[in-house]
Amino acid sequence: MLEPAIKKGLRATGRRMTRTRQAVLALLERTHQPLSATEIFEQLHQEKVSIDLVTVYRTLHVLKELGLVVQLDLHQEGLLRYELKEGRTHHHHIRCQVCGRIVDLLLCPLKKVTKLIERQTQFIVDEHTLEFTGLCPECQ
Amino acid sequence: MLEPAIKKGLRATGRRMTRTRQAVLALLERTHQPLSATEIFEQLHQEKVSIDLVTVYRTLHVLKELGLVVQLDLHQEGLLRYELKEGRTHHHHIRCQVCGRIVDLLLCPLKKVTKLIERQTQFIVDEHTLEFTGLCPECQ
DNA sequence: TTCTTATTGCAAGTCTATTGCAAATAACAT
DNA sequence: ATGTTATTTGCAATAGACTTGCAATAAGAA
Ligand SMILES: [Mn+2]
Ligand SMILES: [Mn+2]
Ligand SMILES: [Zn+2]
Ligand SMILES: [Zn+2]
Repeated sequence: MLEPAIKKGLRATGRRMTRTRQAVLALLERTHQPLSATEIFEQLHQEKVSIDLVTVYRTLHVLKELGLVVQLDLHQEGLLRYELKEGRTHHHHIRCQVCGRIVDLLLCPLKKVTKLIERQTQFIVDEHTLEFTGLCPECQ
Repeated sequence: MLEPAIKKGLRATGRRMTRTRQAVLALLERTHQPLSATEIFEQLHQEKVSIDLVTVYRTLHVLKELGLVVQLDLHQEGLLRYELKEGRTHHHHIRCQVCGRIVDLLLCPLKKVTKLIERQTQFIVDEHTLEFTGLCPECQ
């Protein structure tokens, strides 16, 4: 239950905890896959929660601003996914090309590479994205 | 001038070398940045080359099928970019958040990591994407 | 030049995501 | 409780990347 902490974050920025925001958060909390706006919309609908797709988008936008979710832009999907930060640290993902399952990779091998790139390019590196696609054990 | 080789590839699949395909290829050849369909369309228009945006999309699709271009799906851009394979080997990119400049990173640090992931997840890894964003020397 | 077939341009459509605005509702003061 | 105000919501419209259907055009072979 991370609701109290979130409520605080909302209030601190003049925002309100609403039933729709609660519904989105609760779904993200109980789902162990990064979800897209459409998936959230459809899942909540199945659960008879009345919410508009636009509201899902706006809720995710707010949660991102508050730093409560991470936005994932997985390779070649053409949509954005979101997962709760809650507990998890920076990590990356692998997605099955057949069934679409997304699995956390609990590693980031890019610390040293980032330093190297900064030296070589003179860029100041801010973010990176790293994702893998392939075949999951069941789809091989 | 890679035109002869490309013409061969086109012919081998029952396709034709047309003035629009030549124009797109020539632009990709002389531009040292990955280009989006819209950018190609606008640049060619400025050069008084008559071409429809749809044709640009279709041309890029063909070039990708023939393995002549790489399609890049850079983080948070919401569009696809293309660069000629010609000469270049597998590599990654860094993009400046301010001016949008994209620079080649002539490295790929992921061979060992891929093996590790395959062992840990039981996936068969097929592809990966890796990109960096930051501030280029001029925009710092 | 003629013929066949791939290619093109135009219009329309798809899909994800965003924006304007009036109605609904949460938070707060009375 | 009741009213006041500001935020949030739903609906409709819109934006932007990309795709598809189809008739007109043009490439390449004969
Ligand atoms: Mn994750
Ligand atoms: Mn490149
Ligand atoms: Zn990382
Ligand atoms: Zn690589």
